[in-house]
Amino acid sequence: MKEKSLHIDGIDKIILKKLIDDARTPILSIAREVGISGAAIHQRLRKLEASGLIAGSKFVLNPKVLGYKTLAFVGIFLDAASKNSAAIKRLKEIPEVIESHYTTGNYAIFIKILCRDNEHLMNVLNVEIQNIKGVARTETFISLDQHIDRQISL
Amino acid sequence: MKEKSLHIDGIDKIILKKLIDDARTPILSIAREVGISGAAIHQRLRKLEASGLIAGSKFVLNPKVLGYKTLAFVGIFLDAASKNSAAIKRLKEIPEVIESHYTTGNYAIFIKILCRDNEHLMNVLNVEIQNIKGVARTETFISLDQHIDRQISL
DNA sequence: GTTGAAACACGGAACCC
DNA sequence: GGGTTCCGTGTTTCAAC
Repeated sequence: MKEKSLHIDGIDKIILKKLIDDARTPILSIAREVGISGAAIHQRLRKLEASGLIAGSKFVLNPKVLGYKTLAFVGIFLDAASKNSAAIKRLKEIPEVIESHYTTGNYAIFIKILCRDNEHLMNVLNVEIQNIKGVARTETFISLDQHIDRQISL
Repeated sequence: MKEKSLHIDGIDKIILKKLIDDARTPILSIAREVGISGAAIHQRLRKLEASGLIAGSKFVLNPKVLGYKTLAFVGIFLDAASKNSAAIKRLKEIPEVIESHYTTGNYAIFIKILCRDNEHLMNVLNVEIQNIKGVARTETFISLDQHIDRQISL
């Protein structure tokens, strides 16, 4: 299969920037801004989707409104690397775990975890995470403040 | 000011789950699924937005299509905590930095960084990050594989 | 790139229970 | 309060040009 070459021009960038900021931005408002028809914007979007660049569109929830105010990163040491896939399977069942990576460096697995408060975090760490077979120990970094949260720049 | 109590019932959950999955899901398709009118869905959405639960909606880009294939976490040690805000200001100017946190634990600042490849990552670390005033040293964890990436569960 | 038409989204008003 | 319908304007989506 031949790959489609992906040429993103200035109009595509404007379209994407608007939609990255707000996925429900009216296509026609973008059309008026760049001076082409709404249908043309739509065709460009379909091309960008077909290229795989647009992975999807999501509503973003504010966890604080639901009482989830503690964000933390946890590095997990495994006592045997072979326990990796079993541990990941268990991590998927813990709803507080919102990211999980297999990483180079000190840790075998590195996760991002969202809890109501420090007590909830402690409970998830001591009861859920530490009891996963193969988990030797963990190191936790609580995010006191997040200053940057963005996507790849165009 | 009295806070609005936030009661999320089953219908709200269905609406949110659909829109978290795809922010451009037609309201009427959700309406048909849950068996109420489109106007009612719309009213519920306005209420959820007013509560602050819905932080926004975003298009999600696939960095790999743009050639960005190396995701890493970097823990930053500062030689004086007072250099914190100046360092963060500089980090915001580095487009490869997509998340930045002020954390408890070993590091002063903890960032997530997205680069084209390992060479690009090395360049950003050695040229951009290490030259920020106050940065003593860094520890890098490259994500070899990401298994979980989701939002808070409802 | 364009137009045009059908389906859909949004917002207000009136109404029911 | 939350739900319904009806309606007008603007938007999305599609095929055809």
